[in-house]
Amino acid sequence: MATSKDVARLAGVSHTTVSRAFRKDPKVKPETYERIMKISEELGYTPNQVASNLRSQKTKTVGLIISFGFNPFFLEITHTLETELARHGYRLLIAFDEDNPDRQWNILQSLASAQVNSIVFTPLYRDGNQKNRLYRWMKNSNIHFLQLISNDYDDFASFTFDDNLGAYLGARHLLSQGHRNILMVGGVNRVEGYTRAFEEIGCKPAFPYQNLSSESKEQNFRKIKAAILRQKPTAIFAIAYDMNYLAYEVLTELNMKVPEDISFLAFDDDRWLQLLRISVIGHPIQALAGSIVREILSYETENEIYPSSTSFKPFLIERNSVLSIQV
Amino acid sequence: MATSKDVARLAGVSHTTVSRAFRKDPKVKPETYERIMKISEELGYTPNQVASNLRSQKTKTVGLIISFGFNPFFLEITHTLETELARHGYRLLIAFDEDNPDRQWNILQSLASAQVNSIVFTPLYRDGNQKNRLYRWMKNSNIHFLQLISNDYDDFASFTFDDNLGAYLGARHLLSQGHRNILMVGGVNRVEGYTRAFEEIGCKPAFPYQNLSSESKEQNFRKIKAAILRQKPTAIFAIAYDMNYLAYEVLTELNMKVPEDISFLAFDDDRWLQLLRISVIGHPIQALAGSIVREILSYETENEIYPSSTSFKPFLIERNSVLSIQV
DNA sequence: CTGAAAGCGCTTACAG
DNA sequence: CTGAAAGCGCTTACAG
Repeated sequence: MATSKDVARLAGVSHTTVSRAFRKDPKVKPETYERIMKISEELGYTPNQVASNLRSQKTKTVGLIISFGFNPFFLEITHTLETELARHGYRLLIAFDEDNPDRQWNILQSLASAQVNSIVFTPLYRDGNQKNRLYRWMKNSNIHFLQLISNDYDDFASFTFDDNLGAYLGARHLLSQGHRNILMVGGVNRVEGYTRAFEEIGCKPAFPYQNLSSESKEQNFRKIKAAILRQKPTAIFAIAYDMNYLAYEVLTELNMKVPEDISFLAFDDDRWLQLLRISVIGHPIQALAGSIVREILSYETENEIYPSSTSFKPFLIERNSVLSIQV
Repeated sequence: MATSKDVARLAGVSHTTVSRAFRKDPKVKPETYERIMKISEELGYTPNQVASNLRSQKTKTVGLIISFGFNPFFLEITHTLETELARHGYRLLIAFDEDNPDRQWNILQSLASAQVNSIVFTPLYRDGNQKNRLYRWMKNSNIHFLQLISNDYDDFASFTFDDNLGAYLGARHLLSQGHRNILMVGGVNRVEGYTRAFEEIGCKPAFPYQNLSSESKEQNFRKIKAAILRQKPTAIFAIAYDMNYLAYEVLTELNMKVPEDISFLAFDDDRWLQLLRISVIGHPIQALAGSIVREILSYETENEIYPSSTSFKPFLIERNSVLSIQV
């Protein structure tokens, strides 16, 4: 591959000037600039970013760690992030940790040794020790960390959705349509908003919510099925992306039609939910991604960080899966 | 950040030895190795990969360019690719070109200047000139190129699915269930396989297929709708991922139930198709990704390339969306 | 507006 | 088993 010295020799300048030209240094005389560009074109010369990164001590690269690879939400985040970042000359390194703290730890080391500027990720740990170790490591590093869908650490920027608001909006919608016997599936940390909607109209959730976070898919399937048969709810509210599938699968097995036999409200929109006319609590994913990009870019210029936590508000998308019933 | 010299000083060795230790050079005495590792741990030292990359002239990084960002197929490819690559110490740079040749060209330059070892992508161009320019550029570069879902260039490895076989398998299935009046949507380059299935049983496709490649979503929607009303097919065969949505959307609008009112066979499996019990022509995505990884890794050792084209065979997944009807 | 020198943090022969 | 020297291809002061 051609180097800046090759270009310099043919252009009759020093490689310093070639370097300046490619960084669009205004001090380079226009005709010199043109000559350098022409020769570079002919030689197929492109500046070696690796060398540039080493010398300038910045890589213009951000690392993104994806914990839940099968959630289309992350595809959208990745897509938006990369597109926006690319417009500013940044690259995106991507890695999947399979929701495994050890794997995430390895990835973090790897990204650090790659000298990335920023890392966007959802911190994972098994216990307080691991949480502290991660904290000390982040503090000790000079990387800019951004928490995605998590705000475990106060000292680092965080970007989340207000899930309790989502649960509240969903419950309020179902209640307003006359539903009282609602089965909420998933969402341990979203109970507060859910309960609040009931309290507002002076009642209590008819049934305890289903805590389905830590179990296997099969167990969850059986629990949901049993709950439907036992409680005979008039509506199901899935409050997590995976729960959409699971709840829908149970309904299919029980041969229950939405919304004729039961109403259904989902969480996190996608194209099939749209086609199936299923109402959903949606999230402003683009806005969140945009906010992350701005934080990354502003860190570049400011360099002093005042960690902020940004929470985006979900919204209700009404379609045809929730029936209005007699109270 | 600590450097190898810091570690060397505290360990009482040269930075050369530190470098050797981290590359697990067996020549380093075990006790020296342990001392170096212990001190590195304390200092939080990790070798600077940027410097290492510059000196060793290899980056252990592969670039993946995604053209159709909204197709979940690419999420799966990305996921598998990254996971396998990471096990061998490789990193993944990802970029989206939005199916735009100019954007792809810029991304290629950017990946080249980042000195990636390999680039996995679907070559894009508007005309023969652009195709030739891309060819010359690839030939002139020392990057290892791998064509994804495309075999436009004979000189570079290609990884594709046998789409004509997919079309054949789908058509044969529908024919075997007694369907003759089939509406095929999408898939210009898949007509051969489709037609072959008809010829095998001595008939011709009842209606010309719908060529829907280049038009807008709205136009396609109208065309499919009109075709259904006009031809009154007993089955729809979507032969492209996007066409699944579009066809399903039309059926919803026409209030036609699958499979009672019309049979439906889709292309490219996903979780919702599974839940909706829709039969589909599936693709061995994992196998393709695995094959790409092996090609990348073997290039590392061999360095001489004999470009190969690998074609994976689709398969039929029977579910409940195709009705058996009287002939 | 341009150039010579130093150096980013490693790895690679070479020597012992 | 270990070290001193050179160099990967740039950018960054410094000098003019």
